[in-house]
Amino acid sequence: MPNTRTQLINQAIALMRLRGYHTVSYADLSAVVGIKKPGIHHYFPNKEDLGEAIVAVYSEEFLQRLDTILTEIPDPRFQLEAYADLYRAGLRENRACLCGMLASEVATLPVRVRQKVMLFFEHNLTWLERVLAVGHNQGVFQYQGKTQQQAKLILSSLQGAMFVSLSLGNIQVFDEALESLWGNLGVRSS
Amino acid sequence: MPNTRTQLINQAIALMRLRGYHTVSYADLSAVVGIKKPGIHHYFPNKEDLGEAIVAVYSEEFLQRLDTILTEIPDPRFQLEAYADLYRAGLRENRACLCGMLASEVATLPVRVRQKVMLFFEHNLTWLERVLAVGHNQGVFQYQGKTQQQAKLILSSLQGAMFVSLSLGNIQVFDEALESLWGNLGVRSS
DNA sequence: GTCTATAACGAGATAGAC
DNA sequence: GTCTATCTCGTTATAGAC
Repeated sequence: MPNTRTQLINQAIALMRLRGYHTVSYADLSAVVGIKKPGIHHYFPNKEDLGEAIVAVYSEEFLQRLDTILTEIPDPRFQLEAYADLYRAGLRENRACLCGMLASEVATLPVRVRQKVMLFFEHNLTWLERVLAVGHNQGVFQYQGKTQQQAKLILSSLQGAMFVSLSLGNIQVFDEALESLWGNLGVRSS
Repeated sequence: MPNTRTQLINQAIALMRLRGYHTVSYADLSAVVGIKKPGIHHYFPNKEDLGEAIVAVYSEEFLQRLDTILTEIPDPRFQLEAYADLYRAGLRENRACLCGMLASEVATLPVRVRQKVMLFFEHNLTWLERVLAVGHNQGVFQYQGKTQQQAKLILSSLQGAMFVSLSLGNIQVFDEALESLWGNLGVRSS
């Protein structure tokens, strides 16, 4: 039985992955959590506090899953596919990556929220570079050029495929873009 | 000297490429065009009408540039780079592709606006497929797998690199992701 | 910790004069 | 075609009772 604060954070994450930061209101959150609007301010004095908290929680959970992938999956190729599955899982219920969603609102985002989104992307890039470097050494990835740039391409492709797929209302678009991405890296699809 | 309607459309495009659909208001538009809020309703009875009009105009201009690329640039590799430059030009002043921006708001977008965004993406995919097919026949692109999937990857990569780059506040991220994209296609950078 | 009541503001939109 | 005046609603946020 989660406490109110946890419920608020989890429901805010779920809603904002669907609709973004500005189009989710205290009234929306109030309705799904079962607490009146002003009650939310007890936990998060203003919306920036709420935004900061949910990006922190979302990032922590996401990065934890990246750790788990590294320890449970030995092959770098399958590590990348497991990474992509994190995006795909949300996509099945029409949910974007929270930070991808907020990234598109970056110009209107409160500073502390924006900073946390940047951190999320930087951690993702670091993780991807690590996986790519190992796979490249093993010869399972056949890209030329710098590993750091490949990491940026993978992050960008996933984020972009997510939005194109969501807006066309067809998850197959996501899958097809990824198939090419892996193919171009020299990964044979499983 | 453009008329009021044209000014409204152009300024709305400029603003929404920065901040998105919902966070641009009639008051914002009123301020930059120099007309009072209610005057806007004379040209666009409601916001959906405005949104529909600006996506139509933006798409038309964008697709016209794609035509120009085909007629003025013979090499498919440079055609792709010219395509990427359309995104990059906006990025230099922190502006996203209008339809990429609206795609991230797809869940909260009025229907007619959403439909026009979908059309934009479909036309982009068709154009990319055409360029890829020609280049593949000429042997200047060395991907394996289906051309349609490569087109989806390119569109996704550009849209995603745009948002990652914007949110990190560093256009170099965009350039680096693209360098990998072209490299993986077997394109030698110029 | 959660409520009622309410403030203060900005949004999209309408009526009607000029 | 553009204005003033106004409306209604939704937004974040606060005060203060319980």
